[in-house]
Amino acid sequence: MTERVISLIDMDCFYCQVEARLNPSLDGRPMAVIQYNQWKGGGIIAVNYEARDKGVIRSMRGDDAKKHCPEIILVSVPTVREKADLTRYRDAGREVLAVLCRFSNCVQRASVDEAYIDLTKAVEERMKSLSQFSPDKWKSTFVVGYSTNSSNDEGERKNGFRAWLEDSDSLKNTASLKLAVGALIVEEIRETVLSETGFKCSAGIAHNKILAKLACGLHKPNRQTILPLECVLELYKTLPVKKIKNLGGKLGDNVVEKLGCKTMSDLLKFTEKELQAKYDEKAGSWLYNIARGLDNEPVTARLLSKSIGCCKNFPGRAALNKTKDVHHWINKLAEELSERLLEDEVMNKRRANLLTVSMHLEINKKDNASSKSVVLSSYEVDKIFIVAEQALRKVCKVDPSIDNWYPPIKHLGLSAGKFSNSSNKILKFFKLSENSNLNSTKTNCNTDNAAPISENENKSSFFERMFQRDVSDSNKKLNMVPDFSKHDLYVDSEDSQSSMVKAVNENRESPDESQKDNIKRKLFNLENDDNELEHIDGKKTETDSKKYFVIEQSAVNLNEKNVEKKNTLTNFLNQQVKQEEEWIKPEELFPDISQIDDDLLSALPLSYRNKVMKLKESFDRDLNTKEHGVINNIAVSNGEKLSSESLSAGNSSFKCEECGEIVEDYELHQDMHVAIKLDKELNSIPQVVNRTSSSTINDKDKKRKLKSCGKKKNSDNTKKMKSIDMFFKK
DNA sequence: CTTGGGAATATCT
DNA sequence: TAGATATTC
Ligand SMILES: Nc1ccn([C@H]2C[C@H](O)[C@@H](COP(=O)(O)OP(=O)(O)OP(=O)(O)O)O2)c(=O)n1
Ligand SMILES: [Mg+2]
Repeated sequence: MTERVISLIDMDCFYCQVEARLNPSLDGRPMAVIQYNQWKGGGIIAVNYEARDKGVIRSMRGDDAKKHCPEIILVSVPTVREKADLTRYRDAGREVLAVLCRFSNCVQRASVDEAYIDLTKAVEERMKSLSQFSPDKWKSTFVVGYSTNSSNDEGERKNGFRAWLEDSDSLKNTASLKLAVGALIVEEIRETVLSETGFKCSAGIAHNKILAKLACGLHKPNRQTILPLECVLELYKTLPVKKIKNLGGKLGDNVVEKLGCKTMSDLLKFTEKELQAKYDEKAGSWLYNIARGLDNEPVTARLLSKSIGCCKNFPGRAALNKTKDVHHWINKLAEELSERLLEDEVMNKRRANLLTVSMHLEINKKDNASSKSVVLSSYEVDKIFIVAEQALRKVCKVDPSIDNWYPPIKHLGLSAGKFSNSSNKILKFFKLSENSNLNSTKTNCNTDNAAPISENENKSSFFERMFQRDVSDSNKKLNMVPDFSKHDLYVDSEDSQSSMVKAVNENRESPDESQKDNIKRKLFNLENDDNELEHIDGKKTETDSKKYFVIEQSAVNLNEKNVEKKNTLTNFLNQQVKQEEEWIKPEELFPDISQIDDDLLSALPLSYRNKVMKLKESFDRDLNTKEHGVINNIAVSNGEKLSSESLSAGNSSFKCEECGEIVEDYELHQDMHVAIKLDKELNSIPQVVNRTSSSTINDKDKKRKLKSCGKKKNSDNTKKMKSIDMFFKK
């Protein structure tokens, strides 16, 4: 019939696995991941199964974990900008997602380590070719009701599975057979995830999301579980209500206490109307159906998060009560957010338009949560800082002239959301222009990296990872994820934007429409066979070999070329020279030579710019040409390798000479500097400064600018310059 | 609340 | 709709 086949895949003790992959000596030993090890040994956020056996649980302090398990190894989450930084785990999660995408066009990221997959179609396909159902093909599949829950005994598993398969077969239970085929595919998926990422996971296979999620947890770790509809009621007889997703909180408590339901089967005695009367219409119906194993929630194809944010707590005495400290932390959060947003834009071709500042204030000893949203018109740290600070002030109503901040801040958060299609010129460096409209460009799951697992991979930047997929793979993805962008990534007509955001978008798309249109049909493919980028006093000397060409491309067959031409920023700067004849003529690129888009121009290589300039001079105009454009400002210094002693998991880390930050992924970090520069030059919105508020902010603004100047100075002193590529090439 | 932190999603009003 | 609340990982 129309039974879906849904799987939920959940990585086992995920952060622990990520750390163990980084440092294999941790393998097989009791281990937990903590953050902030100063206070009571840090807070545990992930525990591997060896340590779980000893009674260590999440939310324990490191010190307590040692009591349960003296041999436990506590690995710290990296601290960047004085706060925990989860980038490492988000990146690892994306690796997994990229593998999942190969098996279905309907993959929904549910968390950093979980995803739903709708396998209905894949199962139908497989049914056609599958000749025989030999139970041996299912290597790690349990069936609810055919083995003891929460035991991973292999003998039991095997017998149970075979019995169920025979039952289903002889009864011609097509719904169950579909689950069996789904489980076979999931076996393959999990095997692929393991071989390509090194991570183990568990999975649930059922006809809907709630049951798949429930099943997934029944035989962790490293096993998968089928939950056929026929077995639900039996399972529910002993299943505590709160085990069901969404019933783990207050609603679940209420169902238990007010309805007296200890187990899920206790819910069966209520009519739908009774439940609706007790709760609201929606929740009532939901409960009624869930109690019967029914759930219509679709798997929504979405690989990207809808918001990107960071936050930090300031508990107890650490509450921020000095303006200086408040500013310090807004700045740290703004820095992290800016970096992540920039990477997100390059990888995902979207821009966040709304910034939500959240805070918990201590008022009369009580925790008071609130939030304020403002337009996010630039990804620059300073801009984020200013609007965030303003938003915070509106809630706190604190006298700007006083050093003390009141009420004390116990929690600060910055989150960016309301994404829309990026019109960022940065993107023009990475892809053929627009034809890649909503329907084509956005469809690929370009948040993912499908690069094979290898030593190289850990060192490759997101630019590299992003573009390393081969053509066929990418096309497959394009086809497989048809509505990805329209429905889930971008705010279209359907999910209309707030007036606040709309206003800004109108503002954003201002000038040079004619030229933009023109550019849309061109590809800028920068090429350069020279590894040395020399950097003198903020200026660049250009070697002869730096060349550049532009291909004219019809709007139709772009997909393939698009993928082929995509490249890393590094390679972008280091590729082979192309014939100068291939360059697009300046007069073609700038049909109206009197109206040259400076942003675009500054992004072009010097030799090409010179051509344009000559053309323009011939138009007899005195030009105020930019002395050095974006490309020329790209300075790459080699990082200084640090001893990994003091750092978690024994990873190689590097000190960036440009900003002094200690980073794990040096290339990525350098790419970020490049991207920041690109962003600054290409992506700032011409905007009228809000006069009323700018005066009060001015003071801090200056300070902040001074600060970033200091960083720049640092980079100017850099003597040795090397290409990113050279640094890591073996 | 009192040091269970950081992050993301969905729903309600 | 923005802001708060609930839930989850
Ligand atoms: N309160 C929580 C719960 C989880 N996580 C992080 C750490 C986990 O590694 C990851 C995935 O969460 P899971 O609930 O899936 O837990 P694990 O993957 O660690 O273990 P399991 O094997 O039970 O899935 O999310 C977290 O930071 N804080
Ligand atoms: Mg997990």
